[in-house]
Amino acid sequence: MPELPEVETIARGLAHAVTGKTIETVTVSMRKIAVAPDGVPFEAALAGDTVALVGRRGKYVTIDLATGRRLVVHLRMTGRLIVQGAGYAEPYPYTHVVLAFTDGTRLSFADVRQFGRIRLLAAGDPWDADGGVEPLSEGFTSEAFVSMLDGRRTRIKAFLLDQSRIAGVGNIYACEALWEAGIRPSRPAHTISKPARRRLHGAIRNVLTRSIEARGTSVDDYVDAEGLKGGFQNQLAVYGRLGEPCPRCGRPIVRTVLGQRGTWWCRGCQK
DNA sequence: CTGAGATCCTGGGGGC
DNA sequence: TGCCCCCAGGATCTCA
Repeated sequence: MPELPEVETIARGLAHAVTGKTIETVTVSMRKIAVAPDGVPFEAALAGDTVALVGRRGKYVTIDLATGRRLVVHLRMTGRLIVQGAGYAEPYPYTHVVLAFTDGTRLSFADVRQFGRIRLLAAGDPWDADGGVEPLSEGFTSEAFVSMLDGRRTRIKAFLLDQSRIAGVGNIYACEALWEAGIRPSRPAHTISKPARRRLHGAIRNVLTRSIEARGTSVDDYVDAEGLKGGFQNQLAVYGRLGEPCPRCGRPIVRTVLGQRGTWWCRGCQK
């Protein structure tokens, strides 16, 4: 499932591939995937517009257009954004939306499970107003994170997954950061000591940064904008590693369910 | 505030 | 081998 490092990798690839290009035609083969403001026809509205800037906000890819409008893409679990050059004739499997540029480049949104969305927003739409802090931004300081946990009785892993608190952390990196910090995923957030909170803050930033360097984690469906897998799955300590030895203490990794999500962790060194 | 359950989907894994 | 059943999972909403 694409989380911050995967979305960052995709956005960087897209920025390289389509910035400055002009949309010629748009094809939508599954209506619910492409969302536009009431009364705005998605395909016709985009034709003729130009990609000004590609970026990322949380788990969203953002595509700013020259007219001031913006496309925001959420890939959910199995969504993909794939760039194909003018030479490609074959449509990518499970493609639901295609932006065809005037130079022949195509940007396809594909999604087996159809949970992802590509939304067209009017200029100035405050679409991310309730989004949480970017964990790799200057604003996400150790002290800010320490105080975020004050009084929060929710379990720390559920807190990390709350996109309105911290934007971009999903199941993989929540599990990995908690392991790196040595914190049990079910700990109520407010019971975690200040030093442990600081360790967790560092672990979140560390695991996200290392994964971006590896171009993301491909444990299931994730590929980047060129269709290539990432490399961070080879560095995972606990995620998906049921029964394998903990890299730190050797105890077998366990899987429990927390907040209706699979959770991998080590009973030996996560307290 | 907090958590549980339902919803959306389909490939694929488990069980027989 | 083949088939059926059921589950995973991010965001969002409802309900307790």
